[in-house]
Amino acid sequence: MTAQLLSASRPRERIIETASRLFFRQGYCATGINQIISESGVAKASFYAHFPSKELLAIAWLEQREERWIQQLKERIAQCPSIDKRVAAMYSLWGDQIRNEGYRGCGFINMAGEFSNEESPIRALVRDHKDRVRHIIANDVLSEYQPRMKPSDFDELVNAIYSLFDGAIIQAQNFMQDWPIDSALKASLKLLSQSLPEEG
Amino acid sequence: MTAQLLSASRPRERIIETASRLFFRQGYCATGINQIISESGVAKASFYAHFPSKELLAIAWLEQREERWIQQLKERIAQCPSIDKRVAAMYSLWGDQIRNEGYRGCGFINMAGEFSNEESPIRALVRDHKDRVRHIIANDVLSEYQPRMKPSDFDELVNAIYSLFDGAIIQAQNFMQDWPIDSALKASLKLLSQSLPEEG
DNA sequence: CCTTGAACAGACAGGTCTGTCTATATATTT
DNA sequence: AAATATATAGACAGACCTGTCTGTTCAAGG
Repeated sequence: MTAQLLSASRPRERIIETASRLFFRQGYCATGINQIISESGVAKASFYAHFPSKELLAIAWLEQREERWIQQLKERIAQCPSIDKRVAAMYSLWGDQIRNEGYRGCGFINMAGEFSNEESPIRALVRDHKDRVRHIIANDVLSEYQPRMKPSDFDELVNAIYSLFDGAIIQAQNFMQDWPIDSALKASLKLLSQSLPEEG
Repeated sequence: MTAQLLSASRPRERIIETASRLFFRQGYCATGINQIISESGVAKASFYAHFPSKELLAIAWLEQREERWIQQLKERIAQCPSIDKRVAAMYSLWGDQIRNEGYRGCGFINMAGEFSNEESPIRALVRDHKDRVRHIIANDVLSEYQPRMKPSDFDELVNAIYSLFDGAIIQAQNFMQDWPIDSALKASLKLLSQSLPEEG
């Protein structure tokens, strides 16, 4: 049983692992506290001892997901010598993830959709995440193009690649297929190839 | 009062108008039947006489939204003589819409996020919608490029522009700003400009 | 041995949800 | 005028939700 496997770790970890799976697969609203505690094999009192509310659990989950995802992304691109390879690595990371996770798309975007109040801490967290990814694209993936381009052109290039990336995630989720990822990668490389005035 | 204004039309229309506003602004789960009937000034029995369930109301709403959106898109692009202008019209339609509707993104994508079951009729509706938009891009917006390009290249171009489009919507929603739309339009035109072997 | 802390089980309160039902009013048609 | 269709108001059932509370078990440390 799942509970058997999970019982090795401590309650707080079991709760987050279960919540991660359920929030991501079913959505936040559709997942109740009762299901979380029953599937993580934890008493209700223990749950509320660790997380004062369902929303704070969601925040803890997103923070953990954020940390792990950013770390994986940085690891993968750090091993790539060229811009093209780093862009490809970014897409392949996402391709691997979406296949493993059953084409459920981006956990942050999905959560943002369920929290319509833009002042909500969840929404702030999602904005921070997306900003951080954008900065990684600009500073770690495309960095060496920055001094060789007009600043506004560089910004547009970053925006374009980032929109392609998010759009591909949405469409892969929608159609439950991989081709949007591949297409977006190809388009990104095409945009890159015509971004420098002197072609090298 | 809103109910005053709405009372001009018949109950079924009042219900759909209200549901459209509430589902879109608050989300499907977060909107209850009781709020819908009270804000549309309709008795509960009347509601269930017109719509057997909440989900069927959502489907009726999405179908109406689909029809109106596709019609608007076709109208706008029909008036444009060149490819570039048609692509720009597509983005400007969305820009107008997102500003009017308060940066709540795409109603279809948002709904798909709340229905995790891929077999759900809602999910099927969203897939159909996205497919239809993709066909319009291929057959009405970029049509005259089709015979002048290698079929696989043409497909990739359509995919790329479509991913840019969806990504821009997501990011405009996330940041509640317009610049992702502008950036995606610029990138789309850039991709177009290098898609023909002989440049005209 | 005994105390303390952390986990357990599960009843409970108070609220919300969807959907059904009864009963009344109004408007149109025959 | 009578009959029929369609609207109204709102109580109600039954399920589910979050979060609180009581009480039990168990293991580690003084």
